[in-house]
Amino acid sequence: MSIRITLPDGSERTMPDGVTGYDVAADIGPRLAKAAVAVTVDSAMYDLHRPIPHDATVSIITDNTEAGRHVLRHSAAHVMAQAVLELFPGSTFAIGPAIQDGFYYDFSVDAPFTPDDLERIEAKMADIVAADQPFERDELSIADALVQFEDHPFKREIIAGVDADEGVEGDTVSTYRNDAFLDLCRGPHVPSTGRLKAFQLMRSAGAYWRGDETKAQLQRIYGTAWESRKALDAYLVQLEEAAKRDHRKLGNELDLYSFPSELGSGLAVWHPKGGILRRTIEDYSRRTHMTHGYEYVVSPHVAKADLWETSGHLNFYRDGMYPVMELDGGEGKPGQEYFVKPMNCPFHILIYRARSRSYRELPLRLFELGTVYRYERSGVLHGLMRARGFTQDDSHIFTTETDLAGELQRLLDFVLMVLRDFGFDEFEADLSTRPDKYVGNVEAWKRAEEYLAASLDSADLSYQLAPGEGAFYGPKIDIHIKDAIGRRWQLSTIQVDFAQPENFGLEYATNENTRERPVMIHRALLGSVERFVGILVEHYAGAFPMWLAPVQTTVIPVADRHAEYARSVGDQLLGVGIRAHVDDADETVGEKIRRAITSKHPAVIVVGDNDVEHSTVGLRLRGEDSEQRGIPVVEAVAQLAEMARPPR
RNA sequence: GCUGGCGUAGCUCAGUUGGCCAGAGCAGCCGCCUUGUAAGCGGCAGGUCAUGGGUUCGAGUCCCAUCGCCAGCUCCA
Repeated sequence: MSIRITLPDGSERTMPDGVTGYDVAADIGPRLAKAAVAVTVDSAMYDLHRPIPHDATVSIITDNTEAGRHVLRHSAAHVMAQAVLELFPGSTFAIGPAIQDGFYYDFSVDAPFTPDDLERIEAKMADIVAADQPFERDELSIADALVQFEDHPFKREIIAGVDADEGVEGDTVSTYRNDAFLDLCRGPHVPSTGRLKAFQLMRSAGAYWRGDETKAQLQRIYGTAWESRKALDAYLVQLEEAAKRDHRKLGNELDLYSFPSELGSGLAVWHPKGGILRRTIEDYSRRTHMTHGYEYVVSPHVAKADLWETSGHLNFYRDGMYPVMELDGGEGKPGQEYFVKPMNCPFHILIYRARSRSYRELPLRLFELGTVYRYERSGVLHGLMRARGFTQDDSHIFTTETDLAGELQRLLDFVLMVLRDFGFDEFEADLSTRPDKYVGNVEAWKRAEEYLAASLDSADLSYQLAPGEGAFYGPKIDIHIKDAIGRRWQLSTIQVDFAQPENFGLEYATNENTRERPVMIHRALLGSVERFVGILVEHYAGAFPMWLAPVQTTVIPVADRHAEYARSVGDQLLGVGIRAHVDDADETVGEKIRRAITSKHPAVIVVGDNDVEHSTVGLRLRGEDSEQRGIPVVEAVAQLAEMARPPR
């Protein structure tokens, strides 16, 4: 008997019965066989040494692909669990998958792991890898499996919860054994532990069983594993690179902002250089909104409880709000309750409702740089990226339902234009649809979802559907960008809202003088100005494009006698709107240049005797190895002014 | 909020098992030098060791609480 193997390139081979993925790989070539870690048989993943049961399309998974690393990492997770169970008698284990760049395993142990424990575990893992223990697959009935794992309640819960995603096929489950260690697992795994060439444990942290904070708290250990020491080292270097870009670190080094603990967590103050950066972004935002059909409005930071009652925030969002302030109360008299705003929408709605509205005014686009405060749980705070006080480039668009599709279209074009202006050009979107708990009618939801999808299609933006992830009041689009080192950040959000116009009884007069209810769109493009600055800092590693750079040009006199000329050059730069700084400190030229470069200033001008004599400057631009000398001042000023011009 | 880790001059860090251990570099200030493209030289000043309690003859070091930071979990109308 023989079976027919089809390879990904379409070629076919006839192989003897009982052939394995490894045999196929070896038949193709020894190098492939060496790099192979698993195989796909039709759509299923198989271990390398598991016989292929029937004619199939087979492709070899090698260790230097994402799928291959996934297998390596999953196997590494097993080895880690094996080490932990050996080192910590009485401990038990829960779930241990491969994840992006690594793996983790959750354990229930007497005491949380210490850094020393991680070292011991890593050493034990190295022993297991050195022993090159084969992974052996087996299938058990559910009843047998429950007995096998009788000491491991989490595993029993998984088995009892029979789920095809967790190693369960019909009424049997698969297990993998290496040496004395047995784990419930769908596989596949590498043939033996010796294949794990490069791994490292990263950290431990608490995690809840099944991700549910009401359930048992487990101890999770994160690790990473790669196909080679070289690949692991490259990954560790990349982590260091990301750490160097950390906006909290750079914000401090570049003197942009700080988080004084006296303020309380999640609250920042902006230093002059950060202030001008922010200001530049905000000016850009206001300017582009004004030229794209928006009207600028302003609203206060607090409002009476009634407003938040009507908007539904007190019902749905109270936990995210700063607690109530009671004013004018006392002596038995109840006071007036106020809340700090967590969102701007109710204010914009009141502006809409300040007088009767006609269809002729719609779409009405109200825009505000609105500062909101949210009582984020302390554990989620993260520099500017997740703060308790932040400013949204927020707008609420009131439109007829007829115009909704066109408005969404126009909006998406606007979003992409803005993000491109800041130097982002890779986008991904999520389309979140109706959740179980929702307001409004299903038909309207459906239409809104279709309009959102259509706008994404026509903007040629690829998107992922997130079923049921919409807000209770309407579906939404979230737009993510990829930064310079490939990380994905969610920035813009566009949300359709059927609920608030209802809550506030909004209306407009139609051309037949009947009353209709407008639809609202909530949208923020940069999201929060704070977070956006954080993302820009990390994207550019602090070396901002010239139009955003807090200091755009540093002017350095060679000696004291050139200071006056340097100041006149500086004044000419200031005169054309360039943020120039004359560094006439009592230091050597080399030192002052170094200072300007490490502060990431885009341009450095040095002036000495020759320049004073000929009205020229020496110009060094960021990113260029050497300077140009003897440039006429007027030329340099014109060139820098051009470079510093905002995108629009 | 939960679990773990952490908190020593503006910044980056040293400070053995509690006992002449409160230190260094950079930044700052004051001098000298007058500089042509990534760190000139010398000096000075700067910390209630996050805060508040406690243990001890003695606490930066041990314990407790609070505040803040980090990682992860959870959350992210």
